[in-house]
Amino acid sequence: MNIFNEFEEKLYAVYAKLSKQHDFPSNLDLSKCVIELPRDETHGDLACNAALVLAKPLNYPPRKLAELIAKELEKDDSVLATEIAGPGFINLRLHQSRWGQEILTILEQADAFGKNTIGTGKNINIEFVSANPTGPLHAAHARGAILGDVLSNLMAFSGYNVTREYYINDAGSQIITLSKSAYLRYCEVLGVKIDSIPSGLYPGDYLIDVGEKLASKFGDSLHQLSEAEQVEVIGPIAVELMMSSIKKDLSRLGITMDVYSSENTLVKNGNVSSAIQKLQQDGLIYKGKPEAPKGQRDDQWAPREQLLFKSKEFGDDVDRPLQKSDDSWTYFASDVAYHFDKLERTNGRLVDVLGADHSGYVKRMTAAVQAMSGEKDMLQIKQCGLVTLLDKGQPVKMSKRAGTFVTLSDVIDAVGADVMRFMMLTRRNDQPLEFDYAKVTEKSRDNPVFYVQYAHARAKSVLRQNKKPIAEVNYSVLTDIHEIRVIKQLSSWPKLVEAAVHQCEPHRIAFYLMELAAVFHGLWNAGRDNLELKFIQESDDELTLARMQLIDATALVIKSGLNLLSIDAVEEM
RNA sequence: GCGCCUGUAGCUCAGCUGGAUAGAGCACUAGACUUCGAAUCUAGGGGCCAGGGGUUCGAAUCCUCUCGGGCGCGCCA
Repeated sequence: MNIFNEFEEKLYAVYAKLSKQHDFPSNLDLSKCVIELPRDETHGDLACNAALVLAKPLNYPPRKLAELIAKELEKDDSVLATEIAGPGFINLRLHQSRWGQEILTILEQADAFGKNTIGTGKNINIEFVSANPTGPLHAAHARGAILGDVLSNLMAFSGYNVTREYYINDAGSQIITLSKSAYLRYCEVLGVKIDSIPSGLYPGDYLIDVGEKLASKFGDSLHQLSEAEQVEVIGPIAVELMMSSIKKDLSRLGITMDVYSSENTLVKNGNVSSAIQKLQQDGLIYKGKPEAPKGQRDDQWAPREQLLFKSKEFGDDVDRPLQKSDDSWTYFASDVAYHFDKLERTNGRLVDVLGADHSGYVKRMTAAVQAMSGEKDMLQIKQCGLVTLLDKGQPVKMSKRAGTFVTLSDVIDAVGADVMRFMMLTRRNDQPLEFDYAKVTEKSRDNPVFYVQYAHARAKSVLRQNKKPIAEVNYSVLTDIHEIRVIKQLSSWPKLVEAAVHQCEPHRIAFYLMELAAVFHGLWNAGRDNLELKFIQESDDELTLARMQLIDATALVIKSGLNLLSIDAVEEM
């Protein structure tokens, strides 16, 4: 129970009482009535919009309604005064001692402070990264990886039973390309001179390792195999080596997946045909000719009869093909099967974290999941915007075709995993993000990671300085505006977590921590201008102790937030 | 051409699922270190929230149109 829930419940009680007196309907939806911190401090401690929300359904003038509610709320012990403002806001002023009590709540709940029960008893599957196993992770992959991981942390913090999942696209033509490219490197290792990598193959140096492994395992025996046989032998080995490099990079970022799913396995086990069969039974599949895509030349378009899924019935723009001309499944078909598999395993909601370049894929996939689950919001897709890598403001050249690209591993070497994790959340997920790895290692206000960690280290430092004995704490001595600001920010933590979970927006945690650090630094420096605000007051044990608890609570919440981001809360720096 | 995202201070971005006079950082100006950590803080200027119309007690937020950016668009994954 935090102060906002507490007053919301008080509000519900007030409404129940008023509904009897004035014959208001007792089952009215009060969920839009909220208790919040007013934006302007001069408006009081808490603000309530209930009168504005309820005026219309009750057909009652908002200000009069506000008066009725305010009069009841005023009877509460912790309420000092109420006032009606603007069109009908109810502003509450609390007794000065009320905010201090929040510290006790925070310290008692400790690590559990901020948790909620939104997901209790529910399962959720979060799929992220799922980079093709044809090369190492590059810097831009970090964003989806971190978004997915922190989202998973958030969900778990809210009670969900979370599965972190990675989908390995180890089927289809790219694996053929991969093994051909690896074979070329293998030949190179065995002494065949390669001038340049033919176009269409992967040119990256990382395949030299694979070539070496193949050479040491097979000697020169691979030459005797047919091309198809080579793919069969090399493909799985190359994929495994790529995946182990990917897993290593993820683990450097602090990310551990619960499940790795293989597309190849899915196809081999017949999951695709069984998923298609299910859709067929539901009458959602037919043979037909797909519409020509708009904006392309008609003469390029050769209409062909193929198996189509009625995604249009579920909000997609056109029906989508499931089979290629050689009768093998399209990527979409195996993805349908994969999501069907996930639905069955999860028995709960699915989340896909995708890159911005997959935006054309959202509608058809949500359509498919809706068709299979019968529920509209079973699949939620979070997309992340592009990442532009900069070095002192200059773009870092990345060219996958030339094989010169900045790997995730390089960037972690340069800035560290903590910085990487925090910076990737300093922008809303669907917006493009610039990542300047010269700048993010600065130790200044410019660098939010250090700013937040510095606040934590400072807090821990002053706690170490304190020599006062622990005793009964009287929180009502905390009355300065700077202290109250910090307490208010701390109290908002559970509310913030709820909003972040509800919107699936981990960046809110990062922004919250920056604000909390700012009000805490503000409080600290207030003690420089006004010596009475220094935390440790030699002649006043009571005040000192209360302040120590405030600092303790601050450190606790910062640590809790950083934990959600999987970032260390350092005690000294 | 169609779909999705997007336009907020000079710059980089928030804006709590519709709330009060739209916020923060950077940059700029002026200040605060014999002091619990100055890796910090305080104060100031700076805005038709791209533009028009609509919905209502109330719009940066929802709807619609216009203009300007990004991404995607049959058998690649």
